[in-house]
Amino acid sequence: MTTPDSIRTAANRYGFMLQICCLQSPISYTLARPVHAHMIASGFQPRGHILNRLIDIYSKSSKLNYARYLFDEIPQPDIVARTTLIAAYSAAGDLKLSRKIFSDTPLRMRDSVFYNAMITAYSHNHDGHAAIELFCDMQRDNFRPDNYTFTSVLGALALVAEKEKHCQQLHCAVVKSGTGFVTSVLNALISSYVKCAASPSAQSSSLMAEARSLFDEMPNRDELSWTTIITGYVKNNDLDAAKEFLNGTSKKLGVAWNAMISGYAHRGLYLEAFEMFRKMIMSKIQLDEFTFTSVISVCANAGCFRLGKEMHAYFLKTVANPAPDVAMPVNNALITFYWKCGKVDIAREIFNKMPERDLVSWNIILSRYVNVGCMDEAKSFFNEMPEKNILSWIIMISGLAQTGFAEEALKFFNRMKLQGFDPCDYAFAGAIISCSVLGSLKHGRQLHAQVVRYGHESSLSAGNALITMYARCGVVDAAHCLFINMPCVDAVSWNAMIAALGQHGQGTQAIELFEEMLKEGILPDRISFLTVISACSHAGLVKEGRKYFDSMHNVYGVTPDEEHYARIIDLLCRAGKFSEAKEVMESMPFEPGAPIWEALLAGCRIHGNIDLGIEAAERLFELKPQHDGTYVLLSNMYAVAGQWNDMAKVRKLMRDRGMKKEPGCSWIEVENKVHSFLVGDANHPEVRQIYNYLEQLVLEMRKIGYVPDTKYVLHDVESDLKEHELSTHSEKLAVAYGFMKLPHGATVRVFKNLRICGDCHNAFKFMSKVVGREIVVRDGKRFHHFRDGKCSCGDYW
DNA sequence: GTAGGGTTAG
Repeated sequence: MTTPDSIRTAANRYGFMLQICCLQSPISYTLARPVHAHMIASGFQPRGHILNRLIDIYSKSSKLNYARYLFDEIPQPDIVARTTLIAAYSAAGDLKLSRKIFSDTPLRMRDSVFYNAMITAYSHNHDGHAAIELFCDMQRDNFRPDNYTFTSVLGALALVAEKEKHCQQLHCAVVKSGTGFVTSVLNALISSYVKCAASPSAQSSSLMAEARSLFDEMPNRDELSWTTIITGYVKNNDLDAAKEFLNGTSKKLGVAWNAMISGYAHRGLYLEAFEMFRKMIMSKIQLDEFTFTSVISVCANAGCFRLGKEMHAYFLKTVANPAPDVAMPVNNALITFYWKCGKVDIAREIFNKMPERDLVSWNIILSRYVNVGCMDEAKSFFNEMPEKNILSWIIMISGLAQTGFAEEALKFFNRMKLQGFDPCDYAFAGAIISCSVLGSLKHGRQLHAQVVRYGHESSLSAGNALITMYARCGVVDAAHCLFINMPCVDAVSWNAMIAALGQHGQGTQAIELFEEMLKEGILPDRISFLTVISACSHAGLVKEGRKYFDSMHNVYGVTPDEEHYARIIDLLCRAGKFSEAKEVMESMPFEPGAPIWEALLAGCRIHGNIDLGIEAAERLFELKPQHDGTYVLLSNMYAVAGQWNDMAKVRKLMRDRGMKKEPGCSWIEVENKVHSFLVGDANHPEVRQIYNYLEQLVLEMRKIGYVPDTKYVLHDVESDLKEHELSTHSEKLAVAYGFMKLPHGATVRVFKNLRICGDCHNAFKFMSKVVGREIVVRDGKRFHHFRDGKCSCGDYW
């Protein structure tokens, strides 16, 4: 084995064997290992392409360390070995090591392939700018970009801002390089135009037209060309065009079929998705794990339990012994499916039995817990997770924010940052919504500044959250300013802004904005109608509210659900139109549930309609016996009517059933700290000063006509005691504290969990006049702006 | 030795 000839023969043999190993899919480490062992045993020293091939095989078989060991043994690794290792590190997500090999390689050794590998490394590791920069460097260093270069660098476009500019420049570079007729390059270009078209602020139609004309003029189209244009239309919401293309070819384009199924699924068009799947089988297109994953997910969302189970069985039958990376996404979809269909045990069993789990598997379980409101389970599951990505954090943050655990959501947001995750716009949205729950304007503003600093100022989710935050912190103008300056808005933004105006009692402006939205061609959804009817309700715009309610089904095809009916009944009852409200109730296509009776009861309380109120309350006792609000409203009704005995009966009923009234709690933000107060609070460190301040203030108020309205004290006690209790309502304490602590003349913004008390409402009018400051109170339902003796709600709330 | 399409978690 020592003559040059015998070495050459051995090299040829080994080379051939390794080539066979590489032809396997995936590359076969099991076959290659004995070949390598034989080399060592026979004393054969692999060099050149044999060594490179070994490095390639090891690095593609999760034996990256061993590949590196072989590489380090080479005195002068050639460009092929270096390129192989760059690609290997890139695939392992280690951009640093790829970069190190790249920069350690002298210019005279390099070639175009070497650059291509590094451009791809950047692109695969989400550094689009570096990829484009390297593309420029490569030309500066006089290396000609080839078709691989263009497909790689075009792939990186998706990762950068100003896609369009780069796309057009690269298009020119392609033409100049002479690769403008190469199918793979044209495919990549089409794909880039598609991605540009799909970015939110783009002129989608002209960019799609560009993609289309590239496709039409291609000298040769392969399956990928067809797939790219079809998936392009799907991404840009033109499923009809996609379908037409799919019908126009006899090629077996499994990927395009899958894209269409998921395209329909994402738009909630479940029947179309199933129909697509049916046709796919009829056309004898090979189903793969992507198909199953999408269809199972459709079953989950459409609640098709039997079909989903059949799909599960079908998958097990069609794909025997699936590789883990094939089975994993299907199992993930199955977990969601079974859980959503109420079979939590089966879902957990699938999860527990999975041989390998990825982050999606973990996040699915996490999001299921959050979605059903089990935050304790979610938290402990979150702690058990072996690894987390930014989405895991977002699920927790927005889950906590939406279930009212705002402080905890903000803690998670900060923990996430400490763990080294740069907050994305969704994470910000969760944190910002938390500020809106807490009414923490200061913190909200800080987050707004951070949103800008992190480059998310044009993000829809962050922007929409900010609109809500400013509005719910009482600063409607800031919300409006933001809304107007957002580069692009969606129906959610419009809804948020309309809601903002509505909650602040600016019903007419809310209606104007709603009309403007219609003029802009934005289709109102169910939320839009909930919002605009509420806005009418808060401002007493009965006629308008009715008009919108009637139009939603007749004109916009949005079927009113129970919540809509509850809002319209609320609107009518507040206006004292009980017979009309009853008529609406009778016209409902379903039995009235709790939200309807609650609206009715609230209206009865305002107008002292005791008989109807009792009826509503009784229905609510049946439907929601554990809801404290019903007892409180009914007892308040009796109290206002002076029927103390009846009131006492309700209170007793409440006690007997083990119910406790949710305590009224008010809070105010002073110097970055939230101070909260309960009625008759004795826990706040400055409580004495607050009571003294209030006492003085009430004296001043009495001088200009304030008389405490004792009917809002809900105990049958002596009159002066009643007055004392009134003066210690939590909202009064919070407002007084604001007067004492906030800078002179600053608006006092107070938040309360329940509705504002009638006497407090009256008192704040006087206070605003005596102190000459604006008071903004957000109660459980809406906002009150007190200025110069008047409230923005016009006493209609 | 290097590239390009579709899935499941918000």
